[in-house]
Amino acid sequence: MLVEDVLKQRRVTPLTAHEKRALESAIAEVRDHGPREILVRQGQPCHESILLLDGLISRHVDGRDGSRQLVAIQVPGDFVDLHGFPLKVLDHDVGTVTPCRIALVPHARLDPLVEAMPALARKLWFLTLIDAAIHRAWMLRIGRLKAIARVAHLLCEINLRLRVVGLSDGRQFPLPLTQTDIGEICSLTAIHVNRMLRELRDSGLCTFRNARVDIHDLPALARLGAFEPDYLYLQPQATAGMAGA
Amino acid sequence: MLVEDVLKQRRVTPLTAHEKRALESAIAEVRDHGPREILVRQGQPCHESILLLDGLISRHVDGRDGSRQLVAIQVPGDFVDLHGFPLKVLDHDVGTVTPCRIALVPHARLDPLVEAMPALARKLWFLTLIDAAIHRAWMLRIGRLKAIARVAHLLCEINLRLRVVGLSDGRQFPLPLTQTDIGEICSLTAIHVNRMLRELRDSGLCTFRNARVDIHDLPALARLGAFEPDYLYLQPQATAGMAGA
DNA sequence: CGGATTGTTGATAAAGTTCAAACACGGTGG
DNA sequence: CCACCGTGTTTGAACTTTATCAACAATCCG
Repeated sequence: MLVEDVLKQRRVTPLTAHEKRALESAIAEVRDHGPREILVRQGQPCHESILLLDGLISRHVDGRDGSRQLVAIQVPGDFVDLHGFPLKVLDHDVGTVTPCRIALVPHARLDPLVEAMPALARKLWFLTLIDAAIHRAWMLRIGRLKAIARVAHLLCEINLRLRVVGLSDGRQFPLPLTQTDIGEICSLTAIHVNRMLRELRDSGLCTFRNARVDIHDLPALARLGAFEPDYLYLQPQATAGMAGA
Repeated sequence: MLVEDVLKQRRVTPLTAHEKRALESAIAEVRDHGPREILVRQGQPCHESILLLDGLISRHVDGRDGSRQLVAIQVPGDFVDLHGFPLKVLDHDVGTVTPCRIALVPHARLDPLVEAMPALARKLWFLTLIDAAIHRAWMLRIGRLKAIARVAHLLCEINLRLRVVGLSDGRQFPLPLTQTDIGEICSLTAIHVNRMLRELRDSGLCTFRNARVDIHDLPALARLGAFEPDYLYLQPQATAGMAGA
């Protein structure tokens, strides 16, 4: 089932079978895309939202000087630009990082659903607010953490988010990002990211190589990254052993 | 009317008279608070949301090392923690900066409203997403701008947000923040903020003194801060002359 | 008036950036 | 098959920006 992972293990009443069917029936198309394709452009009217089934998608803003800041990274199960449903226009670009499989949900099909099913509407609203909570955590990461801690924090977050949808075993997972990507997330140069990754490796906390992450000491990594997963609004059992406190 | 400023001049159908009455009737209490009081604490269940009528409110996270990052600053007319309605628990603290007058809206009174009035629900959803859009702009500010540009960007944002609710004339406005506050927003030390403010003053762009901002050259300030107000989702006429492009 | 908070300035230090250059690796075409 | 190319990674060195430390001035509040 395509919407199986939506809201999975979050601190909210899960989608009912009926709601899942309704959402699924709102999907107009399932499509595949190559890597580094732009799916939604900043400032363009948007009439459909993307459910990510496979691959990685980034949401980012490009500066005119060539700099880029990622404002979100989406993993399978994420309703990538659901915020475009009420907003109608996005303030950033959406693009694939890796080859992706996506499901398209036209807003015209979502309208009657949220009108008729207030409980579903409430859950979708909740979903978009988790996104905002992650934004806040990213502000903390960029604003308050040192370079090494930023990278550690990011790896902890992705590890946990992937684990929820079964793509990490809690210690190892594929992560097809370049060091430049990580820099654009953490607001660091690729060169400095490289040094931080080496430092993580040398100190035995975690290895990132060949697009794979292998966390050797999760508690230490979480501590270094000051990682407090509350902001993901996961059920308590999903975050067991993940916090850095 | 207490909810007069909610959604004012945003790119969305304005609240109908009926919706305004409904929202207003959901207000349980109007209260005054002193400066630097905590209103909602991170991790505590929250059963009501705050509509800010007068004063400044900050949303922030404190690190255990005494560092603090503001994740939002709220001005009159803002529905400060409406996201607490679906989320039920916040991932950050909410506190007054200045003395404030606030209206309290119990979630129990909001429930029947959003159930019965899907159009209102949609507008409230929209409102929480503007908040998220502002988060993204703050990530850009912290992540991609130099210190001087961060301060310029912040002043442009607050100028515009205050102008929408009639508290700035577009060039001058009261801003009762300390330099430490600005530092906690922009992720700079108070000392560095002081130097940046001096630089803005010396270069004739803008003066911040005695809790007042006086912008002498708005286009130049917006350019310096790379300020692009799209993320506020204001109606076109509200942003005329404000962009830095 | 006196104490506390806020603002200002200078000197020094640390973190991260920038520039430059080499290296690894997978594909592609001769 | 190998040379070549592009992308991504790695390393070193010089340089910038911002933080940190220390001291003092100004302002606000009771």
